Amino acid sequence: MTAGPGSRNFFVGLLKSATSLSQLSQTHAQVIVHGLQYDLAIVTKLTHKLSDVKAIHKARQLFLTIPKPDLFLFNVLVKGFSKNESPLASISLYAHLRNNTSLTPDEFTYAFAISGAVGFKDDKYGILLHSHSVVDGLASNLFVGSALVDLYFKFSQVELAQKVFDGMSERDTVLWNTMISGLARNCCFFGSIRAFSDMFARGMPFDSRTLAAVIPAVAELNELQVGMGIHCLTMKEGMDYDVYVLTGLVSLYSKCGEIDTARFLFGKISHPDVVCYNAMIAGYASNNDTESSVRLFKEFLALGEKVNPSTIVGLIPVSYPFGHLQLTSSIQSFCLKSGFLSDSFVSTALTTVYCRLNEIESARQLFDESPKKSLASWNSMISGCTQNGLTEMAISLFREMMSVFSPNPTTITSILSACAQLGLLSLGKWVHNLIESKNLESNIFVKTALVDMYGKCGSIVEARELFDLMTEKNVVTWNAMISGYGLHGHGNEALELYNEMLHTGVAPNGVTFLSILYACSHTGLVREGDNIFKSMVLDHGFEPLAEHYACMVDILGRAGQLVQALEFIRKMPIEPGVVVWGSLLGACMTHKDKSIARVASEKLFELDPGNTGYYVLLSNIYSADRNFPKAALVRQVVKNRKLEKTPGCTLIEIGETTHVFTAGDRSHPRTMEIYAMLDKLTGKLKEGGFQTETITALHDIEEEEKELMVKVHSEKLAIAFGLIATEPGTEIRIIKNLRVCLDCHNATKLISKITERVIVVRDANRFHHFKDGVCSCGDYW
DNA sequence: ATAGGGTTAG
Repeated sequence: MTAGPGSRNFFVGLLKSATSLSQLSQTHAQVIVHGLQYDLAIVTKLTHKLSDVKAIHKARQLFLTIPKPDLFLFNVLVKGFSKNESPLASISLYAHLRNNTSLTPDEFTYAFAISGAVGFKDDKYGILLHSHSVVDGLASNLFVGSALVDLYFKFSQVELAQKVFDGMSERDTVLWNTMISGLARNCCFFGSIRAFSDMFARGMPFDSRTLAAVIPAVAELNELQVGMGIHCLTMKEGMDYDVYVLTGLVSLYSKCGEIDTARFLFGKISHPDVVCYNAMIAGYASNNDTESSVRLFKEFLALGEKVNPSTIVGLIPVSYPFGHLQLTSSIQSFCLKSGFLSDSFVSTALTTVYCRLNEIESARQLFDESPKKSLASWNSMISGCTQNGLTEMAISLFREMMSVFSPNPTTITSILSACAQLGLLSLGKWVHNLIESKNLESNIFVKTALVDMYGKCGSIVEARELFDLMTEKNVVTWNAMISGYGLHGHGNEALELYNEMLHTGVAPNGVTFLSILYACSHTGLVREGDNIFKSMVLDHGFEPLAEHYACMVDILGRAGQLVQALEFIRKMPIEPGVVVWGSLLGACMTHKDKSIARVASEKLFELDPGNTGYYVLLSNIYSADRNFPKAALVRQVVKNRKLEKTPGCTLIEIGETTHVFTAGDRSHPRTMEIYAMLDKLTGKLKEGGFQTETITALHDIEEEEKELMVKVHSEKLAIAFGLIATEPGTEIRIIKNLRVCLDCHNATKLISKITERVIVVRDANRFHHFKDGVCSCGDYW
């Protein structure tokens, strides 16, 4: 047949060039006029084009008019449903084809259906299609394999994706590209780069898509050198004018802080589109150049171009929120007016900034009012709570979320952080099971968070086991393990690990030094701490922050070298702030040094008049020195200024249930038994010659204060409850929100001996393992 | 069947 007017080829040609629904409808009308409405070539082309212009319902209606569609037409509609986010329609059509026709699905059917299955909430349909494709002998086809690899990556099933990839007998550029971008999108940044160099080493031809896929991984790792290598490669291959590659490079250089190079490359793009602008706007914002970011945004608007949600997201000062409350609310009003606020990416970014600005109420309002809550929206609200210490709210949001979404690695990481903060080992273990059942163990964030959680919940051995099993570790992973050892007072293990870390070539950061100094402090390793501090400056060129100085003061102070500590502070090149003086005051309490305490506390009252902790510490110092009038005076100051001290409370988990006790608490259902146990213990303690410090410290203190001190401290109640609620001989673990007091510390030592129990206490500062009358902290805390 | 920018996490 020729292409003359009214012929099949004529209509097919007409359809090919059509770009709008109205053109397609007109042509369709003419097709009917010419009696060609059942011509499969024409119908297939029309179906294809209808789904291209998103008129998927029309495509479906057309399909239904065809009495005997062939496999090609089925495939076109399966693809149409998949591309138009109708996964259910796509898989139903596939099932219909498979079960109710004489046709057999081919590699295209599977490839299209699998790519549609990505749109489901979970991966069960994808797995079903995978197994069917295995049965039909098509799973090792390149098209099907690529679609499967992509599918598993979209569901964070990195290992399954890898398995499919490894099992392929043949690999082409597309399959490699899918692998490289999938790894990058699943935070396997090293893996992504490794796959790229593997591909390169095997002589597999790569294209600009390959580079565009690997660049984000390089950017995420801040691997400037690797990035520059890839940049050279793009020039060598003549791909340095590819807009995708250039955009990726703009983002890469921005993320590595090379904003000038980013700007230069942006200038090289002949016709930058909105995505390029977005990368540059976000680049400025993430380099703390809010002004340029806003300027470029306005420039882009002035061009009459339409911004998209990503433009706004890049503009929102997520990385440098401080001092930009005004800008943030301006952006919010702009979004409200232009309708961007309903975009979940935008509202998520705004929620995050408000959380980082400690404007939790604004964040919560935004979150509650956002019409389409994505998993990321929930994650940003949950992590915002976690980071602001609102851990209970975080956990209740998490429970609420679970009925709508299945948690992803980000959610898991946030919630593990909440568990770590609260010491909720049982919830932490539950999350660990969840991770295993969901196969999310390959994520480095998740594993690091697990190590951190076990360390902070007292299971240091468990933490180490997980740590050792990790094949990929970054600086945060090492930091988590080192600080875990620090919390438990295992300074030597921390030092060993630190050296091992240096050996493996991972560069330490500020947190590493903080963790290792902290570990030295809690183990009384003065000389080692001093060496680390010096090496930090001399070998690693690291500029110590106030926190690092505070740690050194802590080290000297805990070791009783208070004069040296004061001397050290006087020599500091930066202004010693609250943390530094606070450390000194804490040390003065331990060593009962009034005169230096007075120096430190005067500084603190001046710097941070609203904080009660220092008043309490100072008053305790006076009390310990039997200077009750002075102690009362300090407490009076607290009262006059209407400063409230944080009430102490202690938490204990029995099985899955958490019990919280406050001082003198009588609200627990087993109160009678608890107090009876306490009486029994007190009797035995007295027999052992133990004297309560509080009783002797009751002169000259107001009635109200006296009462407070007479009240049984919450940790004793929790321990007594632990003794009656658990099997003899088992370990008791409790968590206190404040630092454990001297009296409770002494009592716990003896209780551990009398009852032959190991008692693990996590206080605000560290872990204490009581066993046989001795505490692991060596009375250093 | 694959690609660039933007949200969430340790």
